[in-house]
Amino acid sequence: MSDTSERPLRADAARNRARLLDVATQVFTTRGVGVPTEEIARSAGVGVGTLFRHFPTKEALLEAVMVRRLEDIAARTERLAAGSAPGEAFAACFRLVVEQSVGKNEFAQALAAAGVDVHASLRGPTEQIQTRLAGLLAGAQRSGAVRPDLELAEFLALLAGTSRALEQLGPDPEPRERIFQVVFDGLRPR
Amino acid sequence: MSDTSERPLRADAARNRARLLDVATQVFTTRGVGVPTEEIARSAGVGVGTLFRHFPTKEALLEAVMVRRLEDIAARTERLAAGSAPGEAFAACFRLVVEQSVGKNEFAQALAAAGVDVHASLRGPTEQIQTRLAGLLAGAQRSGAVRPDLELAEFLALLAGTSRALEQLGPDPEPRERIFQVVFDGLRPR
Amino acid sequence: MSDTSERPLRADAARNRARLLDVATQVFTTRGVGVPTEEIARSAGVGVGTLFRHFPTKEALLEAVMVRRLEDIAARTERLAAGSAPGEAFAACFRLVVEQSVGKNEFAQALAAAGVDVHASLRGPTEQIQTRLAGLLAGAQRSGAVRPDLELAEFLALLAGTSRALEQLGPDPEPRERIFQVVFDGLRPR
Amino acid sequence: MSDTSERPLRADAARNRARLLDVATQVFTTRGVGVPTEEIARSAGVGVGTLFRHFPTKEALLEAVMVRRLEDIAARTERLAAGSAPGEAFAACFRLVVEQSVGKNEFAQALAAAGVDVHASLRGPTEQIQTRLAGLLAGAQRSGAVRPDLELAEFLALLAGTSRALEQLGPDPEPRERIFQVVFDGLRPR
DNA sequence: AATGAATGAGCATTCATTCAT
DNA sequence: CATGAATGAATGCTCATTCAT
Repeated sequence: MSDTSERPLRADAARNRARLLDVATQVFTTRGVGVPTEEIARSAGVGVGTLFRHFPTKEALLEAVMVRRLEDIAARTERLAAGSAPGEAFAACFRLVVEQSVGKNEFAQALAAAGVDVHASLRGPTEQIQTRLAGLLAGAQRSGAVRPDLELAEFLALLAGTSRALEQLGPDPEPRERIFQVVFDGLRPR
Repeated sequence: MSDTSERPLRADAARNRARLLDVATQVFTTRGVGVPTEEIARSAGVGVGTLFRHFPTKEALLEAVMVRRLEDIAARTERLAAGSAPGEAFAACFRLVVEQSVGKNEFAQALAAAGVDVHASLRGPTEQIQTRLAGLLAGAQRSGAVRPDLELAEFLALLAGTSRALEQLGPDPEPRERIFQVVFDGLRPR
Repeated sequence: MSDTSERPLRADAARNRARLLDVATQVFTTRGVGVPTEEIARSAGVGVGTLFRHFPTKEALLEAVMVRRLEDIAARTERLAAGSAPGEAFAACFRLVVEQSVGKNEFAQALAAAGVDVHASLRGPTEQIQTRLAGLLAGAQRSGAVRPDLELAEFLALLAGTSRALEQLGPDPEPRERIFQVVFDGLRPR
Repeated sequence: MSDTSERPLRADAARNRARLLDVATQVFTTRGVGVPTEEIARSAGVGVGTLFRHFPTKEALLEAVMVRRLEDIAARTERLAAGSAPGEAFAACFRLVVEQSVGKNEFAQALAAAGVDVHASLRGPTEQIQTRLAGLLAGAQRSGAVRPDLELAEFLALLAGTSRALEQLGPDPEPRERIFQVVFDGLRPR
């Protein structure tokens, strides 16, 4: 679903591309988008030239990282949304998106700063996810699990905010869980 | 460690410093911390040399912007905390901190990325604010306005998260208000 | 006449700018436009940053070199054209332009390759020279010194061609002179 | 040292080599020698590897293009020189060489810039042509069609210069013809 | 003190050439 | 033999910081 109709890519080339994406994801997430391309290439065990062959621009690499992430989230939410009661599906997807979104904000900013309709390639997966989330929200509201006055935009803002809150907390699960408690309690109809 | 004993600063120097801080705050908040120092200086109507006389490092400028913001928040929360019932004071300060924190996250990251004990000069105001917030939280919990199991760290994370959520929303007050509703509802004891 | 209404430029800055132009002229003419900016800067005794402060682009440096050359030619042809009989003025300017044009062709190509209306800043001096040359040609034709059927464009092409011919010859004056003889003889009315 | 004893080259290999030469000639002539090898290979419908198998260096490709051109000119001048009066043969070859030399100058420069005895493989055809041209010149001078004081080097320079002049003119034949008129008139004995 | 010119390490990107498939 | 992925030195340009004016 990622490469739209391009020749299959040789085995080693595909491996390099994947390694670059992995390394870039890791590095960008933990150390920010300012990390030099050269270092990413070296960490992936390839030369800069290889990086730029696969991703003609640093921005393109950023985009690819984001796309992969979004596609992953889309696929997972689909699975989650399938077999559960509306309220539980809603909660499960909320958790999933929040956990997967950590560190994602800076990417978006960097991409947006780069210029025009940066979302060109992101629009697809983004809309897919938003559509699914809209469905989940509506279902949860119909079933009485979530306050009916909440709009989609607010729901998305809460996802981003919750993700941000968790970013600040350490890995200790108890405080993280309490954040979820607060948000979920607040989402219930009064 | 930086500003302990300094002579009063000539009138125009003080004016320049203030203008630089104003411009930097504005520019960093709206366009990110990547804006060149030269441009900030020009926007403030001074040469780069002057900027670097006042702030020996770009990082120092960032820090100063943060400090001023934090001190402002500290002063305002003090006023707010003074004459209100615990629950209301808590809510008012929550709103205040959240609104004032918009755009602040990127600063913190940039500072943290710069290296070691970045918080050197930030520690003071930060602790002051945290102390006050800790007091507000305890008061609100004692008065039964806020769930008693919430720790300070979680409270602070919620502040950051709520701020992030608002950043994503436009200036329209209604959605923003709904975010506050959700969070405040979630904060109430069950 | 070169810098349209910019502040006077500090003494040392002006010196650096001049040195950069001198070095660039020399280097581009003798070794081609492919010479790295870094080397030009070093040869001029400044850092790259300084080069790029004065000329925001390598292309801009090329342009500036060309402009200076053209302005020089324009000024000299003006002087030459002033006090001579039409035929002699024509010949003198022909020689001047040809001698000064050596190595200029590659510049023009490089500039043209860089994109759109590269001649932006070159148009002025170029037109000035062409106007003067047009006047000289017309005068020489009226006075019977030059065949009347020659168009301006052909005259200019002959200038370029003669320059190219001389480029190929060594510094020995006799062969160079013979080229001029051939061209001047060919220019006479039959 | 490069092309002395080689086996006949398989049919498709020969075809590839020819296509590469054709494409390179076209591309270098119209867009300059800066065009990437990869693009030339792609335009010829082969991979870069194939290009470098046939021409171990970009410079070698340039050289081969030049050689083919020179050999072509040599063959044609031979035919022209065969059956004509000295004066006409001279003029015909002059025109031929000039027309075929358009765009060739940049090649020569690029090759010269590359370093040492660049002419290694060019020397053969070049000398062949020069010998023929020397013969033509001498014949034309003996027959009284061309001024007797013109040296071979000057003649060659005039060829290059005339070519350059035509390069600057458009495809319109009338101005081009006038350039030839001027040069031919200038070449006549006074 | 203020100014802005100078500095140069650092970065994204290109491209001739090599080599595994 | 052909292919095109990989390589990495080289290049144009930026920007925080210093220092002469």
